[in-house]
Amino acid sequence: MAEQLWLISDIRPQVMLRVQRTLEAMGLSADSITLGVPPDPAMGDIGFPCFPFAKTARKAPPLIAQEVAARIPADELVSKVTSDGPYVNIHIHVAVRVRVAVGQALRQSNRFGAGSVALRDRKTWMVEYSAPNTNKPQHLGHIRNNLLGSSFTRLLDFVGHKVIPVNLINDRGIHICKSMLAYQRFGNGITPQSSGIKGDHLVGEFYVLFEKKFSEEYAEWLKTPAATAEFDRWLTTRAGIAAAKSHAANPAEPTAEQVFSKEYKQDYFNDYSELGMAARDMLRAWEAGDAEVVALWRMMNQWVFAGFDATYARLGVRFDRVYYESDTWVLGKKVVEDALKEGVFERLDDGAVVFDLQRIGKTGKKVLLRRDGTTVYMTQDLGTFMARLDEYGLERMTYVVADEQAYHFEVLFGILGELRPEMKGACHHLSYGMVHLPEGKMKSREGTVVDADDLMDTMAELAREEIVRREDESRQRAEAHGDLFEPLSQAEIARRAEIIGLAAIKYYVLNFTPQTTVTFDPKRSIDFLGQTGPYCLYSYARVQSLFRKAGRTVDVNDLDETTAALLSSPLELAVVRELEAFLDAVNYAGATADTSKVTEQVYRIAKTFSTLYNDKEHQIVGNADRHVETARLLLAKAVANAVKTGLSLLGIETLEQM
RNA sequence: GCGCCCGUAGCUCAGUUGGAUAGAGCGUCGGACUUCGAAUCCGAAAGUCGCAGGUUCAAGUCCUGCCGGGCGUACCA
Repeated sequence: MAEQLWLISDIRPQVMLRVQRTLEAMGLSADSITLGVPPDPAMGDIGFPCFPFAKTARKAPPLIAQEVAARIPADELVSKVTSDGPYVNIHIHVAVRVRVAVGQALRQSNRFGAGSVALRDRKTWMVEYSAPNTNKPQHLGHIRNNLLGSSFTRLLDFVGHKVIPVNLINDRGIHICKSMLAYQRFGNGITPQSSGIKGDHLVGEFYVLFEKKFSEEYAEWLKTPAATAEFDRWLTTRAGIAAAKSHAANPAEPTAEQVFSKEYKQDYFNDYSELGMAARDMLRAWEAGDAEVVALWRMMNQWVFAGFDATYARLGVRFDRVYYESDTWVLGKKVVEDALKEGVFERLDDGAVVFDLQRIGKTGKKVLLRRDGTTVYMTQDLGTFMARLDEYGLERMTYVVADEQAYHFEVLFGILGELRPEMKGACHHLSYGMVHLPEGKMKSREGTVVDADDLMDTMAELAREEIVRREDESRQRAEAHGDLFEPLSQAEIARRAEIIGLAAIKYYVLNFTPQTTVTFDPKRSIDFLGQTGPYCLYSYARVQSLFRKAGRTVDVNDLDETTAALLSSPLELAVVRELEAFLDAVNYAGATADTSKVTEQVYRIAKTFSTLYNDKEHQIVGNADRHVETARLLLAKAVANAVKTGLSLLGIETLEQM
């Protein structure tokens, strides 16, 4: 029996089989139980409570537990079964667990736990993420999106799906025209080459500049009689009355003037602003294909794309296909026309085409074609989805987008379900919380952002300083001992610093549950100590140094019965237990897109092994008993494989030395 | 107003779908380096799980109502 057990995932079903057999013999149904893990390893490896049987058996749960425990026989897998109050606890033969878990980790190496999804359940699965605007460089919020999207992609691929990661770049619209206009007026022909500024940052500067000029213009306008007239009219509206009342009741509330100046800004942009009008003119010219505007757009876009490519490459993010809204924005029209004929959509008297949200249990109507015939974001998403469906034969589609757009996707998926009933439930919004600063939301227009490139620079620099500091220490130690000291090359220092700095960022970001709204405090920054990416890297590197020290490697062929039996101390078995748990963590993460399950389990494996490593009773290299050394090296290798596998799912590279 | 998400240790966060004694990191306090790498390890203090009801043998977890915070509620994206 034990010979046939090869995978960690076989153990639980095997135990369940035995439990079922016994319960059925007692006239009890196993449906109502789920196997869990006892709080203390000494209690057993797998357990379940007997409360649900109390009614049918008409006995107290502890009595039932006793009886069940007594009737499950020991065999090649189960060493003994005990009861602890109302719980039945099953103990698995230690040698079996060691050989299965360590054996699997050694055999599967850096793919430890891969391919868990059954062949028939594997899907063609598209994941859209990143979706940046071309008017500004990326910030920490985009980093979260990019890391979440790419890690989810890796997880899906790892468990067995066919994954197609795609990007959809928002390269058209009024916001793009703002930076173009600012460049046209104030740019003096500056380029990334002439200025040495990364393209996306350069364009972002003009976006901010536009906002600055516009705010100045608006401030001037607010002093004019026209503004006063608008303000007086606004005061008679519901919003105006409410604002006045609110300030009168509580002077700490903003004055009516302040509320007005904030709320009217967009209207001013549309109705009065010279800059606003120029930006809109530019958008119209772009849509009409005006050669000069299109040329400017092309040039600035190329700057931004080059910048994005650099950021993506550094983050380790990639896409199989990049879509551009300038191409896809027209895609929805045909879909709308067809659906109109089928009666899914309706045309209003003024010409607008809408979808009645009552069809999906919501109120109101969603416009899909404006009365002037132009499309909205929703139309484009519909069209793009249909095109993808035809081209790739998608079975699943995931959109990685911040939770502020949850409603949009509820409606989108509702409409898709009406258009393609067979695709109901196939689409999924991987919604995640925004990244805030202690002062609140990050705003590119106001310059209150943690820039992605800056953050990576900062973390790599901190890592570099740490490496140099350690270099000094080990040099001094070597000199004191009269040993030879070989300094690291600058290139090697830079390489390690980059990997460590990025590991810190990635681990930090992916360690949050997606739904959590993250408050990032730049002053406290991202740590290298404790539960962090660098800790996991350190743990991995230290295992590698064990093999260098031992002057040999081990592999799964060394894991014979007698060697496995040498791994039997509580600390060793604790490590084995964490290796077992790695599979559940990865599968759960793949199924729920919760990367924090992976960060957590990688840490637990590294941490548990570190405890063993630091324990004087667990000398590994140079142990008096060579068989013990072999056994522990096997365990260390299994740990390294698990850590490397887990980190790779997070997009984190490992280092052999750090 | 309505909808979605969130209130867990001083701080930042976990808590696998209702199960055994609510966990981790940081911070605080106290220990461990004449090299298997101290970016480490060991130990301690620290929680009325926002509040109040309810369902259940069993609730941080499910239901209801409050309080407090975030985000939505466009012919924007």
